Amino acid sequence: MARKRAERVARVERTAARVFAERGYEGANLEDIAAQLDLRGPSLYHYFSSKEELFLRCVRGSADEVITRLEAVAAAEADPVERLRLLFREQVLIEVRDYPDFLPLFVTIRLPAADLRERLLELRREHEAVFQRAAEQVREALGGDRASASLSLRVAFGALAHVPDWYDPGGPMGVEELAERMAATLIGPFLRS
Amino acid sequence: MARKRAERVARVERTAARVFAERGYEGANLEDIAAQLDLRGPSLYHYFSSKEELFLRCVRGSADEVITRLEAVAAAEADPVERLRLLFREQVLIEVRDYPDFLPLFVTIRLPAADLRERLLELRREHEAVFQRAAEQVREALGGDRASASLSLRVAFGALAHVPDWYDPGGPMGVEELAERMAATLIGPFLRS
Amino acid sequence: MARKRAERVARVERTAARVFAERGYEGANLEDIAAQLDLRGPSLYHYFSSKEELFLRCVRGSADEVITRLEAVAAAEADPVERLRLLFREQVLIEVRDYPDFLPLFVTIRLPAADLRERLLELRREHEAVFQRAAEQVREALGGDRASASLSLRVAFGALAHVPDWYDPGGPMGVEELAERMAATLIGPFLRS
Amino acid sequence: MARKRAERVARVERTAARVFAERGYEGANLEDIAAQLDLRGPSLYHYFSSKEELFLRCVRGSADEVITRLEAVAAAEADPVERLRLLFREQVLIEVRDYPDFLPLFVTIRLPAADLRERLLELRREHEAVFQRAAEQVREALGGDRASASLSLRVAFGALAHVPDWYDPGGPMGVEELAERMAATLIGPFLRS
DNA sequence: AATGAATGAGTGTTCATTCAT
DNA sequence: AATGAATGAACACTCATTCAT
Repeated sequence: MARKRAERVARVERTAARVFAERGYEGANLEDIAAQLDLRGPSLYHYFSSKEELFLRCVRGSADEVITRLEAVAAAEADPVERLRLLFREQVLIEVRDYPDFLPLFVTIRLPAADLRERLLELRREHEAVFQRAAEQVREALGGDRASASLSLRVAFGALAHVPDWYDPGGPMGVEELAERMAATLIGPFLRS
Repeated sequence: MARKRAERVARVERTAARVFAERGYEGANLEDIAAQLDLRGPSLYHYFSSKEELFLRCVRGSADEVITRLEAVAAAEADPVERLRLLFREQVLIEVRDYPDFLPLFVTIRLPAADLRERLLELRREHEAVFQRAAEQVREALGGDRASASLSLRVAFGALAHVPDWYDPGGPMGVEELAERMAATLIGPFLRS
Repeated sequence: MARKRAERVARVERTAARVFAERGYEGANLEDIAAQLDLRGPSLYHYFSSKEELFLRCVRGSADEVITRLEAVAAAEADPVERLRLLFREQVLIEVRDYPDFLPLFVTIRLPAADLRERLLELRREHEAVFQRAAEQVREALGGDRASASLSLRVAFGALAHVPDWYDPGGPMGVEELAERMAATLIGPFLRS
Repeated sequence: MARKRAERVARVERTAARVFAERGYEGANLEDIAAQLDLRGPSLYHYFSSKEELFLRCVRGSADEVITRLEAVAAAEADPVERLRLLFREQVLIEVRDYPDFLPLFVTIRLPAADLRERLLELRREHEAVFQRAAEQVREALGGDRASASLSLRVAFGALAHVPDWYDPGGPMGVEELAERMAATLIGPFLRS
């Protein structure tokens, strides 16, 4: 029964995450989210105490899964450059293949309340920290100044954040190839700086 | 008097653009925009017939100025690589120094109505086209396959779109230095591909 | 100059009457009325102090012309039955040929304010009184009870009020024929009762 | 519970129909309709998705009941003239005794939207068709040209539409007597033509 | 656990009207 | 005389949230 409830909560979160990702925070209304679960709006209050809480749980849930995955990659045995490259690669796969809601929910979304924005920012920092640690290790290995490495990483974040805006999964380039090419491109600036 | 009116319209547009950029389309309410102009909500209807029209004019106005500036750069006498590099540089200056509303209004913003999205997309395509033509000339000069050039440009667009998210104008790096470094980094993939 | 002003006032009244007749009192907005006069909304306040006053003048002006015409018919030398018949005939011509605004403005229209309704009712009673006097003379001539005569007249008023709802000026029946046939039909009940 | 809801919907419809009939479509505001039901304005949206839909349901509901009643009369065993006479009689009873909202809602009302007007016109045609079929049978029985019969029917419709404007239920003439006298008067033109 | 009912707060929009120019 | 500017009042409609069942 506690089991059942947990499953239901998870189902609500997944559905809500998708709707938030599609329509944004303000554009997502509880009645529509509930409808996708064969429920009516007010029923969501059995699982979450407010729209804000529902959103935060969605976002935290996705973040946990994604960050766990990235940390597994970051912990792999490999030289620093290869590890960072693999992180970029993994992030592309996450975005376009495995967690299509991740980006809209974390980066693109606009939030009306300051506390929501703050909480989301924390999660985003946690996500970015995985990359930052890997980038730091590259810098230690190859040398180069911090400012350049930081800028290279910002370029990578920005580029990664817009992949779903232009990548066409039905097009000639497969997801894996996309991931490899993006990773190769994004690792570039770290090598030259 | 036509002069005066035009000035007032322009003032409304500028203010509205700022509010739209700060709070998004749905988050921006007419009463607040009007308040920043020392007006009450309905008074805006002297200048625009609807919120949608107000938004479109804001966006079109900014787009026109920005694209004109970029096209001036694109038309300069220089070798193709240098021209593309200067475009990247100019875009950074536009974003962080001259038109801080440009990005939130054009890229980040989420729109509830399909026709608004379509109109915005057209403007975005027009903006991107300036870069695409310059990138194509680089490719003709240096060789390389189209897919690589396209991906390099997408990386650049993404990176450029996120500059205001992380750049701190009060920090140690000046705006011009930022622009130079971003341009140098973003031109990189075009040279190696 | 007083002359000129009177002409302008009359022109405003005619235009406003048409718009009121077409769209009803609430549906008619001052900006649109003014636009048909190549003016802007607030300019109407040079001629009338409020929408209510504008409406009342429209309605009074039409009423005066129409009632004058009907009284001319009612004063003609003829036997009572023929006079009433000619009144019915005249009313049809007024409605469908000469004052197409008359009915919507006087009978169909719905008014939001009680005092407006009261004023309009007075004018309507004045209009009906012309017919009532003629009907009373018919009753004196032919005999019959008051209630029957009254009901016959009410039938006639109702029938007359709906002629523009169904009569097609482009159809096979001409306006004069329509007027004759309506008059013949409406006089009927007075003869039999 | 479905039962309860249906009852509530019906109560909303009845109340709304009354308010629409009293004040017209534009003059009726949702807050007032709701107040008569001890509700606040937005609560009406539990039962209807828009003011337009609310109005259409009011009108369709009344039309269904009224037309059903008239068709029962039209189907009675009787000679054609008597049947038409009984239809006129029934219509009077409907208007002044049983469905006082019918006429203002169907005939008098002015609608701001073209689609609303069209829908209402369809219902009005359906209502008129009952009379038209009966009138046609009279014509087949007695002879006479179509144009005359049509005009006689139009006179009847007009007369019937205005009965509530003048009939005083507190006066000396009872409702049934009114109905008989109106019916007798309106059938007249069909006999002489 | 689920929901039908209800609502307060808010939002875009309309419009008659006022006023300074 | 005409009007551009401005506004208060009103109104349809949305939505997160509460509560009794």
